[in-house]
Amino acid sequence: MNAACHERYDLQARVLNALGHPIRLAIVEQLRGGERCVCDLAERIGAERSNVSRHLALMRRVGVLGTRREGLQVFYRLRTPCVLGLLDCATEAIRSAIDADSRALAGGEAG
Amino acid sequence: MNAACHERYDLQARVLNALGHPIRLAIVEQLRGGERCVCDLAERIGAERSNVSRHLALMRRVGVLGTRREGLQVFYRLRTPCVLGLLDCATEAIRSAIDADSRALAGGEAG
DNA sequence: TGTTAGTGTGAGTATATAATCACATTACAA
DNA sequence: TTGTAATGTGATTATATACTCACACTAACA
Repeated sequence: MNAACHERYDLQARVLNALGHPIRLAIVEQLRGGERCVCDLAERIGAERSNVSRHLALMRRVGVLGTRREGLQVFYRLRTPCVLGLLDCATEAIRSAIDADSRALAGGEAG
Repeated sequence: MNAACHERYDLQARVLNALGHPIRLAIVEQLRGGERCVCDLAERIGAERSNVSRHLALMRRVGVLGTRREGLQVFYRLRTPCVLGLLDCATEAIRSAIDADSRALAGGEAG
């Protein structure tokens, strides 16, 4: 628990929190297929434009998303495919936890 | 953006948030080597016992951690190694973002 | 039974995050 | 220059999270 660890944990926490919101996950999922503008994302997800804009800004600040301006529109994109890998890991962790639950229920193991 | 997606995003978000805190990341890192009791974790991390206990309870609720009682002590453990993979993904995403920054600074690309 | 150690939790406070509205900003086009 | 569309942001409110303190609970043991 030295200073370097502390800083690493802060960084990791920032990235994880940047993804830890249903709307932001929906955004990332939409960006899986390539860049999209704010308007487009808001409509696909079914959320307020300004709200989506805020979530996008947050992920951009953290470094998860990048932007490109084209006329009136601003296109957002994933800066690295690693993020998708991270989400896959989350899904896998969920499945593992559920499996562990089943085993615990069947075999009487501790939670 | 149907109901199933919504639910999946909620689940993913819960897992990501369960890990998105410096103290909780420190805990998980300590548990990499095997189960540990609350007291031990609190001392190693340098945080209040009650606070650590709360963080542990949170991760337990989400399904990331499991427990085992032995006398007075309660030992916490990772329920699945997937979680470590998730953290590695986060680290990789951070490195990628930093690399993208460097490239953007050098080549003048958009953020 | 009383004491002690390890853990969990209610209550209160502080802080952070989220959502919404109204409006500012930016870029384009008539 | 005036108008319009897409986006960003200040201000407000609501909600969630984090931390601390005090105390309750549980298991062991004298």
